[in-house]
Amino acid sequence: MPATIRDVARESGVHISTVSRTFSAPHLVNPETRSRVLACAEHLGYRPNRAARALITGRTHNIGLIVADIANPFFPPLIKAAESQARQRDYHIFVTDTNEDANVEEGLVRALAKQVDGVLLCSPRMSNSLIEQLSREVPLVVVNRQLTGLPTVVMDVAQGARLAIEHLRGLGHTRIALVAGPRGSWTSREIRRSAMSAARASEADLAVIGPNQPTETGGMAVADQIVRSGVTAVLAYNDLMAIGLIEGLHELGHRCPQDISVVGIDDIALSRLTRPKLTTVATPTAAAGRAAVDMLLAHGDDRRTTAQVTLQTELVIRDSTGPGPGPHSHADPGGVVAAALGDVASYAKE
Amino acid sequence: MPATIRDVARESGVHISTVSRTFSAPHLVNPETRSRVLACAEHLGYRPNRAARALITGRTHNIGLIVADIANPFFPPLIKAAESQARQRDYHIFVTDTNEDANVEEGLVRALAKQVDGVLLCSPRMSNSLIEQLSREVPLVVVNRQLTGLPTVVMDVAQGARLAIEHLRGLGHTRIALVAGPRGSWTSREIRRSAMSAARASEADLAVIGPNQPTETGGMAVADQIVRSGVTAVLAYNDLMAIGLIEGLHELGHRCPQDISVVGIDDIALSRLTRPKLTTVATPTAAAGRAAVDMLLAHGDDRRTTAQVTLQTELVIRDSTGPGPGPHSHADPGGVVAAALGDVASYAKE
DNA sequence: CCACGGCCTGCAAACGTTTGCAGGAAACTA
DNA sequence: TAGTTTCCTGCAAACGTTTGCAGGCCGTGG
Repeated sequence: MPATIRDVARESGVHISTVSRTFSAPHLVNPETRSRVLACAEHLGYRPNRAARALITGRTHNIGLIVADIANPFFPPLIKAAESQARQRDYHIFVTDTNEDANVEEGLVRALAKQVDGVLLCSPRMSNSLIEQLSREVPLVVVNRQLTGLPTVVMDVAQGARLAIEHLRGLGHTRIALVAGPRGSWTSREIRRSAMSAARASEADLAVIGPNQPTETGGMAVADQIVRSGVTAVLAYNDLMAIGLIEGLHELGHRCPQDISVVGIDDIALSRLTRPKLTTVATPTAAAGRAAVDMLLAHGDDRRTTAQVTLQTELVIRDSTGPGPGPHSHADPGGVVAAALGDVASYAKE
Repeated sequence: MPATIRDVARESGVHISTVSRTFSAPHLVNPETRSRVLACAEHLGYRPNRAARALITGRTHNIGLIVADIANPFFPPLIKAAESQARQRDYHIFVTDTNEDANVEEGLVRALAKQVDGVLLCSPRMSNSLIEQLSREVPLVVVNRQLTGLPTVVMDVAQGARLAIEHLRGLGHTRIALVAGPRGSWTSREIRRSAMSAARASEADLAVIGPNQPTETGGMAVADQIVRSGVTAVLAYNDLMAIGLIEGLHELGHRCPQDISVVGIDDIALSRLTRPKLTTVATPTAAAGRAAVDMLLAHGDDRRTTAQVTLQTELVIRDSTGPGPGPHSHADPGGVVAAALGDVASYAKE
């Protein structure tokens, strides 16, 4: 029913190969012929059949985009940016969601592999070795994980975490908790590493709690651990957890920032609209989406291009952080903190 | 490089057509042969080339899903449900985003038309006639708009709005505002129609404000209009706007629900986590996503199937609504309300 | 006037499947 | 045993493009 290249050829009195070239290699055809062909094509409503084209060229002009959880507001800006970048280059994007599950992730990459020209793997939860193995089946660009031998784009969360800790330390907080993210998250490990070294450098105690689900509920769920640990400030894996945590603390009768300071990471749109407005580490998610598409499309067919992009982050100070306790307000026992720190060990063993 | 049907045929000593049938019509091949073929296929890592299959069958096994704004938390549950439903039937989904722009929407449908088997159009902003025209180019299922002659799935927001108004009226509110959604939204019109008739029936005043952007910012932006209008309760087009509005009211010194009650629509995850927890009309978004996929896939090739599905909604009462003013607290002038009501007229003309 | 390029166009072979048709073997019916 | 059905498999023609190759035409230089 839809017009084919043959219809256009017949109508414009040329061979199909000329019609083909009019679209895929315009400089090879006489301008006069070309415009005639274009007119006929327009008139017949002809659009090249992508399946046929894919069959012979081997390129589908589709890109897979796999995210951990499309409902996490961190991702939509990244997705939108990737989509528009791809569309400009006449590519389309398949977005899919793994429900934070490493197994689902693997299955999706495999399923997508044969019908896309490459996959953008965002915030993967699977192991490095599995990622490397999959990268031999389909071109991969990894976002939010550093990985040698593969093209990656990461946010400099280490710097962000350091700035956050220093900010809290500067406000007088010496007992700080880090609410970790999900198991398998490179970003979470990176934040932990950097926050711990920053805490050590500035002589603050850092209790790590986790791993946790990176959602509001996950943040809410650790509220009582936070309270029991006796910390006066918290750095959360992401804004969603920070918001959930503030909510949970509120229900336990602890106010933010008066009783406890909270810093998030990501700077999602919502963080400007909560009460209190969230102090957070802004990550350039849209830029990451664009960069990932560019990198995937850049190395045409020559694999083995392995650029590594790191995007800067920035501390945005709003209302969820305030001054720490006075010098003589010794809150509570090291015992509980030690218990909380026990979680660090169990986390390190993951 | 990747294994083709021919490699499998050679390795298993049968003709390619037998291999083909092993996958696309298993009942036509001897179980013994079949298992041998499957073993070879597995061994070679063979996966049918979808482009080649699409070329001959005319079906891509892809579905387009167009939403107004992927960053609106209303959509992710719908998207997830649609994706998993589609995946079960060996279909994949292209998700795209129109930025609430009717023109972008049209372009996307056209671009998608040739490379998917059908399009799910969620919360369209374009005109009915344009939708009908596009439905002749590609099978369409419309979500969140009633439209005769096309398969549609809608939520019964009319009932939801009525319940919300009655709830507010039951709490003693007589001056109520409706914060409308974006121009072109069927849902918004439906809510307005139903809310107005419910208000009339229960002898309450209803001021309609809008159209507005359906985001937190959009809700925040109408806070001062709400205050000036002197209403004591508000029904918002969606939860996002309700949350933004509560925030905006708070900044103006009006507390919810003590000074003003607010009801949202959608019951997004976030509405359980704000302060106060949001009273809202729950819409079955996941069910809508599943239903839409089913309807698209149901009418195999016979167009002209035009089932219309309506899903029930439900009022969820939480903490953002409270008792209205006492009988002798006559707040303010009808003049301002009239001004606000003036907006109704301008909106009706849209 | 001939030889030689440079443009442009046509020809035909791919690409990896699906599927109607036909044929052969085995299993059933009469 | 012959005829008929059932089950399975092979054959080959599509599907709508792209692209290397070859040839025709025209203009230029010798």
